[in-house]
Amino acid sequence: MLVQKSVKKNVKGSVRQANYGKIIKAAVTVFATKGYQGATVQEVAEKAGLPKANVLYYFKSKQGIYEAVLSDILSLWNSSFDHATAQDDPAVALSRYIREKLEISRTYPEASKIFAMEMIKGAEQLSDEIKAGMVSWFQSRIAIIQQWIQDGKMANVDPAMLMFQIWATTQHYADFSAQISILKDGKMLNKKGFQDVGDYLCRSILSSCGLKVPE
Amino acid sequence: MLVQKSVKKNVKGSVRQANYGKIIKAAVTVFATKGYQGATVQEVAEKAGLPKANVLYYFKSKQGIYEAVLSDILSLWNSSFDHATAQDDPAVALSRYIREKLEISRTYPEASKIFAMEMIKGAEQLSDEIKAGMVSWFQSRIAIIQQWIQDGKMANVDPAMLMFQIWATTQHYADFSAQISILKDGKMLNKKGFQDVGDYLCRSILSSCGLKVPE
DNA sequence: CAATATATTGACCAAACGGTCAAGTTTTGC
DNA sequence: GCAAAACTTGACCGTTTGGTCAATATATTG
Repeated sequence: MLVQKSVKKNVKGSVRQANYGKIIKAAVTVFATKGYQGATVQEVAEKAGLPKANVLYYFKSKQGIYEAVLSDILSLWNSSFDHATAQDDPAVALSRYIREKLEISRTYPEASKIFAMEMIKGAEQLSDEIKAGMVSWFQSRIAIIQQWIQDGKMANVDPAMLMFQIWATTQHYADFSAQISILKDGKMLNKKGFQDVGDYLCRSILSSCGLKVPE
Repeated sequence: MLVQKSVKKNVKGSVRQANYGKIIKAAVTVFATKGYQGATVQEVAEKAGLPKANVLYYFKSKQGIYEAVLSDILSLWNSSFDHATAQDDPAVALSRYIREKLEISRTYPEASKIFAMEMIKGAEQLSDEIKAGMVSWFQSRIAIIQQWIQDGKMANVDPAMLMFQIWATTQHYADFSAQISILKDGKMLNKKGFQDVGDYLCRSILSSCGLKVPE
């Protein structure tokens, strides 16, 4: 995941940062494959190469680890669509967003899975701040799409449904990779496979917005 | 869920059937909100109004309850699309399938959630028979869509991607209902809301197949 | 170098969990 | 009406888990 990439030695707090990173990385894998309740601190510790008591020295509780993982994940959700404006070309902005979301599904499928499970279970562990942030992000994006429609730049589609459609179709390739693998003869989708999916989704979604996929 | 709807009294095995039904119904709710590992036999028992030992008399183990729930859920997946043929009109068959899948998301969101979690975790608890059944169903449906394309009845889209698109977009409204509720001011989608989603998805998906939504 | 903060770790504990069992009660089949 | 089968249930048990703690080691700093 993100966390800290290369941690220099002998820098103030470097031990802490290095262990934080190791623990979060291990925790992401464990939570994604076992779920919150199925994950054990012991397994996170083993994957991180630390004794369990040491993990709980950095994160006071399993809940604490999970919250750190969630906030780490949310930083992945950032995209170029965050800064789209009513002046932009919707075809460019939307197709780029679709491809970015799909790329995250390909590169960080575990993050997508943890987020999906959190939503399926009712998002009870998601803090109110995070929820509020999601709402304001969503409303501002909706407003821009609505402006595009008013300006005659795209067809009159429900902006919320359009967003849900993009999320559903792109995240599906991370969350349901096991199903896709079963149906595709046990083979996981490779980079070219994702490229084809991106082409398909851009063509499909943009065309239903009355847009053409840009070069 | 399905199980047994009204169980007549004093019918051979009626006690067993009634309790089976109570337990499965309770288990579906618990598994959907807690996941497999988060669910406890105790909680299933309480929701079913039975002592824990009695639940384990009918289902030998927690695993046994879960398998029964999974197979109960899979019967919901049946749809009119199972019997579609190359002679059918793709516009009719596909739009009907989309609406049926969406109706299941609306009516049995818990079933969709359990299935989604099973896939996210890697489908390790899904039996090989069930997987084989999924594969053969999928391949036969792919073949029909391919025939439609060859017959010039619809545009040349990747049939597998089309299926994934339909599943992703329709199941999203069950699995991510918590997120949708957060973003929609805390309100759950009502029946009319689902109707609108169905209209939107049919128009979008069919149009990218070069089809028009039938009346 | 001394003293103070930070980090490491094995041992331990209470709670919760899945599952068993034996002792009863009720229902069924003849 | 009675024996056998099916059902019910409280009590119990071994295991696992999240979390604590005290003892020790290692860094940091003035």
